[in-house]
Amino acid sequence: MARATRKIEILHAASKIVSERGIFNLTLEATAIEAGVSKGGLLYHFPSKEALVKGMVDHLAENYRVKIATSVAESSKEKGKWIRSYADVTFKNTYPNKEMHAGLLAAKAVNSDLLDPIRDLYNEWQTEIENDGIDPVKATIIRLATDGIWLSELFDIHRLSEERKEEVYVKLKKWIDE
Amino acid sequence: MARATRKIEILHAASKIVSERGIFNLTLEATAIEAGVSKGGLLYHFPSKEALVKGMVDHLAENYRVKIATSVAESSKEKGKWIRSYADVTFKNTYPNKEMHAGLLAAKAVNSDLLDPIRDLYNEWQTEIENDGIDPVKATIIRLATDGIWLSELFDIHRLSEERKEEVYVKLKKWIDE
DNA sequence: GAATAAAAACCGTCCAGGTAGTATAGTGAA
DNA sequence: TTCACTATACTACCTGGACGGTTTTTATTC
Repeated sequence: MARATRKIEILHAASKIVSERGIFNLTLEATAIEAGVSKGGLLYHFPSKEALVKGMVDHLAENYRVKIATSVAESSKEKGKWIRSYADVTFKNTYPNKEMHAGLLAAKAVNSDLLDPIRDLYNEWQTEIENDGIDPVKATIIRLATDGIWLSELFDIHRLSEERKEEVYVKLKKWIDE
Repeated sequence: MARATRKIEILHAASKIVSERGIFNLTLEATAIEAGVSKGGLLYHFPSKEALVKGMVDHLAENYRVKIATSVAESSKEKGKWIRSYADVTFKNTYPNKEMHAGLLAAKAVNSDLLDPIRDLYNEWQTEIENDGIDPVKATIIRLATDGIWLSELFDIHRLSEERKEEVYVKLKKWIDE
């Protein structure tokens, strides 16, 4: 193998294009150029545009899953491990979010079914969150609030100031422990 | 004027296409057919695709603004009018949400600047919500949770059951009054 | 360790099909 | 006469994907 990372470089390139130039500019040729590969080379790894977008979603779903799982595993608390990890990862990590945004938008545009891995992920988490020792309704509200941050970043809408975001984070965490 | 509603019919048609068939199927011709208008007729009202999408966003922003404003005006409470209205409208109305989804996705795809009317709207609301007599951090969390519902509906991801959604709604409302 | 074979990882061009936007001629209603 | 369209034709452009090469890696044998 030339580089085990070639496929992943292509996925990053695709995400970058979606983030910076929008979905309509996610063409095979543009992706190939951004990734520094020929169009034929790209098609070798991803035989269609849909396959490319599927690759994006699958990759980021897996990434996110590992991220949360690691955080849960490292937690020393007994109750609310999952919701705490979910909030931590989403509030504190900027990296996977941007790729997540691009992947979500691309999948929604190309073929909604491609979102299935994300759906599975969220369903799993919801189950864990609801059975983690704290009031499920409270836990759900915290999850929703965390998702709200997401929405605002996804569309660059009513972005909170860093201070307010931090205050929200602190209050949510405190609420988990109550 | 033949019908004052022609332009709006076209906007509904465009939203419908985005919702049902995705952004890539929002072509001028498809929109014309869906609206029962000729392509020339469509271009008479919206001289370009971007103008069409701008029309979608402007229209729904205005709609949403009126909806919230009406709810606020009807409120008999003294404190937390805005956050209460925001939660009510978003939780209880399915109509404007779907159009909102389509508009957001279309604008994000075509040209992010088209989202500006929505940004303005959200900034206004955030200001109102933070100065409505209740703890601004609490109010922000409630707004974020409400937006979280949105995100889940937008991508059809981890949709809550109606019961859980209702429980969340009830708990949030109770929290406002605390 | 050199030679060789085969598989993997690419490259670059071509084309059919689709799309935004233009143009133009015409129609019915107010 | 103007407004609010209809209907059709046309163009210039772009894109996905097919296809037929070519180079680089890896595995195998001598």
